[in-house]
Amino acid sequence: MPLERGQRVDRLRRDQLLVVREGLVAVSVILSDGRRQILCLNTPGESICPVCSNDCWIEALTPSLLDTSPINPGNGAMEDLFRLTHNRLISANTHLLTLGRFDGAERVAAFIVDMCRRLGRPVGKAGATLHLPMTRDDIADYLGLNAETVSRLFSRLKKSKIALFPTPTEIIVPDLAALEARAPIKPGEGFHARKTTVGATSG
Amino acid sequence: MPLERGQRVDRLRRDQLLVVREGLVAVSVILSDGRRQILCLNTPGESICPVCSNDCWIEALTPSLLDTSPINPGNGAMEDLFRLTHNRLISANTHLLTLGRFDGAERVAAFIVDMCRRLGRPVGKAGATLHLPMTRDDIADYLGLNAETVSRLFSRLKKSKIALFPTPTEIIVPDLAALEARAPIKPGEGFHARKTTVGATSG
DNA sequence: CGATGAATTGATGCGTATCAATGGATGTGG
DNA sequence: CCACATCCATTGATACGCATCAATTCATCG
Repeated sequence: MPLERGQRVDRLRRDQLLVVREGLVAVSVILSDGRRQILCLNTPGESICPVCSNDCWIEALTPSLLDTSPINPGNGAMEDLFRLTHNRLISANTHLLTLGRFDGAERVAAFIVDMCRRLGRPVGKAGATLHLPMTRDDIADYLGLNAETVSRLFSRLKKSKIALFPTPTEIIVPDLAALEARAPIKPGEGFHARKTTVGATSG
Repeated sequence: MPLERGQRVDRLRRDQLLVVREGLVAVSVILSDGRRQILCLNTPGESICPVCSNDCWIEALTPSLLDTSPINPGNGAMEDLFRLTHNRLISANTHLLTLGRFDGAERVAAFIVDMCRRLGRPVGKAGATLHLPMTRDDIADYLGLNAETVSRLFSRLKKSKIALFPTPTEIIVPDLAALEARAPIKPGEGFHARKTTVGATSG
């Protein structure tokens, strides 16, 4: 199924998955007053999670190609579905943290790092090039900002030479670690609870 | 497993679920600088989604009681896990929209409506009473705000008589529909795509 | 009844949205 | 092949919402 930029699909069938073969496909929610939130971005090879019953849109951000993949009951299909949904839940939770607690600069840093990992090509020892076929508006709707703010934050990265923007859709990050340092880090180990920490492994 | 307020659990075992029997249990992420985002709230009867590997905390917001429930392979267990994770993903997506595109007033309105549905008791024809055993800080960390802002927004609801707050943990909503009107609505049908809408059912 | 932690309220500053103008890239028709 | 239209990105001026800091009041419990 070929889609042109901006084309939307609704009413995903329950007995099939959509797999992105080419392009960039967003799952988004749109409010009656026009506000849009992009919930997740799907790059080639990824399957679109089957949550989009009534209130989500599937939208091609660039010319894209979708395949349908039937879900055959039995034969480990439920396990595959669980794994897919589970991965999407982890991504959604990361995104949730970003929208709830990161400021604008942190959001764009985390976003570019993420996209470099998924779509980038390595450059030099520690850098990456990224062809990002989305408008500033699309990025803003993914990050809970607006297009002008995204543009300003990109300009700031450019001025500090953390990232280069030869064209609006081309991003070069000479040193990924330097960009990563602009995004907050999770605590990892060693963080202490308000009271006591109990390992459920011993419960 | 009993937990007191503020007590945290990490390292959920992969072969068991945690079920909330009593209390209110949050799944949250905490950054190294102290910022916290509550990802989801679990009320009695709900199972805690098995996403919390290394970087999430399970935390009792009030004195709580957790049960463990083993996951027996086979026998439709995967289908149950899928359903659980799927429901959590839908909730996460709703939350994502809230954090990305709702302003403060809309967030607290949506939050109180949601909690009334899950924990409230009907009052009168269209109202509800809610005992909400969370601090303003906890609410703020769920809604991506801070405690003072939550307090101010509650005060505004009080002044406009949309909600009453006899004690800090008691909320009375005389007319749920009036409160619901303060939260944005999803478009439902009739919304038009930028280009064409294609029903995947016919693909 | 006093102590402690939470909630409320106020004053102020910062970050992002909004409105507006300009510039650049791409595509179309004369 | 150039002129023009269109769309997107950028940049600036300004407004508003929320965070921060601080002081006071309130609730709860020993």
